[in-house]
Amino acid sequence: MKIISASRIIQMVNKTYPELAAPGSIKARILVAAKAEFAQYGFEGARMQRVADRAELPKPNIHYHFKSKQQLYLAVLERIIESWNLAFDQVSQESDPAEALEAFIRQKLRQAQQDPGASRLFANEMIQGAPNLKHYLNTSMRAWVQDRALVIKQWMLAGTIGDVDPERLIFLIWSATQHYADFQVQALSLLNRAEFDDPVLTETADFLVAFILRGCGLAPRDRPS
Amino acid sequence: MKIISASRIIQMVNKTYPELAAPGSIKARILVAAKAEFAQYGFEGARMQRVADRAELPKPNIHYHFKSKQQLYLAVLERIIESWNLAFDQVSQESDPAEALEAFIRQKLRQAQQDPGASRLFANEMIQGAPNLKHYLNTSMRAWVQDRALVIKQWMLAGTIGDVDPERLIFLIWSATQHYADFQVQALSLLNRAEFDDPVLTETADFLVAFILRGCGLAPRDRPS
DNA sequence: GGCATTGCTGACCATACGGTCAAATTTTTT
DNA sequence: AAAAAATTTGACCGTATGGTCAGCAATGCC
Repeated sequence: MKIISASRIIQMVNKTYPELAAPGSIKARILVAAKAEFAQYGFEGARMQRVADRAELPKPNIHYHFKSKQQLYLAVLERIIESWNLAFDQVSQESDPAEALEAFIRQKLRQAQQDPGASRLFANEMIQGAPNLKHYLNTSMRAWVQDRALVIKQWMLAGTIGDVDPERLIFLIWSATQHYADFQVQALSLLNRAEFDDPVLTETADFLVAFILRGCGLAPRDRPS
Repeated sequence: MKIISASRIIQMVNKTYPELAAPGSIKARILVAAKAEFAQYGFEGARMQRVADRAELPKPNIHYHFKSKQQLYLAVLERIIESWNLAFDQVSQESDPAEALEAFIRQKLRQAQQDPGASRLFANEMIQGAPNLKHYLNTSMRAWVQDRALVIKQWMLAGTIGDVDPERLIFLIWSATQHYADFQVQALSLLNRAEFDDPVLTETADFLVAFILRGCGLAPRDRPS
């Protein structure tokens, strides 16, 4: 039986599925560092040298894996978009509205807690006028929103949810949850909390779920202890 | 009777009340240009040359009125903070909750429409971790929030409003309204609208007012036509 | 008018920026 | 083990950046 080293396997996998790049790999380290840098400073404010410092690598090493600042930015952005609205993807007419909305809200809020950088980077891109995502907004994202909006309209017709503008409901859930990533310093300071830990997450999620379901004309469900 | 030229009067006023700087004055033009630039690119991404271009002035002229990028940024930030939460300032225990919340929501949304740059600049500052507003967050802004939260709690005790976390309600109103400034491209694209005009404003405000009042356990009021 | 103060600007400076490259090193393949 | 390929990096390049300054122009004041 042929013996294959672990590093060899990793390399084969990375070559076949470059997007899976192992967490410890140089490329993955660069992407993590770049996400943090772009999230904090935006594209123009980000410095390649700081990306290198964050990744603890010499600067030319970054340029070996990503040929320009722009390409590095796009690589980071792409990965964020992929994991954006996962929990609301499989919702259909048959889903229970309260359950589906609650799952969506809690997932978005958990994302805000676990990867605030992703949300902040996306916010920066939107604030700038979405120079790199205009096409995405007008195609796949619009289609996604229209699909979900249609489901919500069907719920409304079936009477399982109150009368609300579906698109604006989605916007409200996005903004109310992403707020805890983008404006984390503000929220923590004003709530007099030191960090966005699980208790804060739970209290916030419970509030948002109850508030938004009520806003949709849905009685809050009994929650299993 | 002594004749005084208009420019002389303007100058006298500007000298006595520099903070009023007439809209046409150089200083005011710089501040408008800087707000747009900082709003779009953040502090680090902003370029003094682009501020100068936006203001249609030579770059050293900017440095004559504001000695550094940092000081220009702080001047812009200061003016934004002052006009931030005006419509919710005079709310008291005696105010009608529905009326007060509605006025607050509509005012924040109108601000988002008329001066999206202010909201975007503030968002950038928060995303960066509020390096220039940490103290403000921990003092006057916290006091402001606690005051309003107290009023909301009194409403709850009086039974004129449902049971909601007051601080998080304020956050939700902030995020839901500012979303239409910060994420304007996204919202317009997904709503298939060309610009954030008055119809969009009204539809959005009506949605938000109805939704949030319902979330607070308040029946929507009859609206005068 | 005449002098002083304020406002403005072209030319310039030191530094930091994104990006390159040749040489060195490590890893893979034969 | 040797050749080939991929990866890493110190030194460097042209340009753009925030900021300065000497001199000029406009205005204020007597």
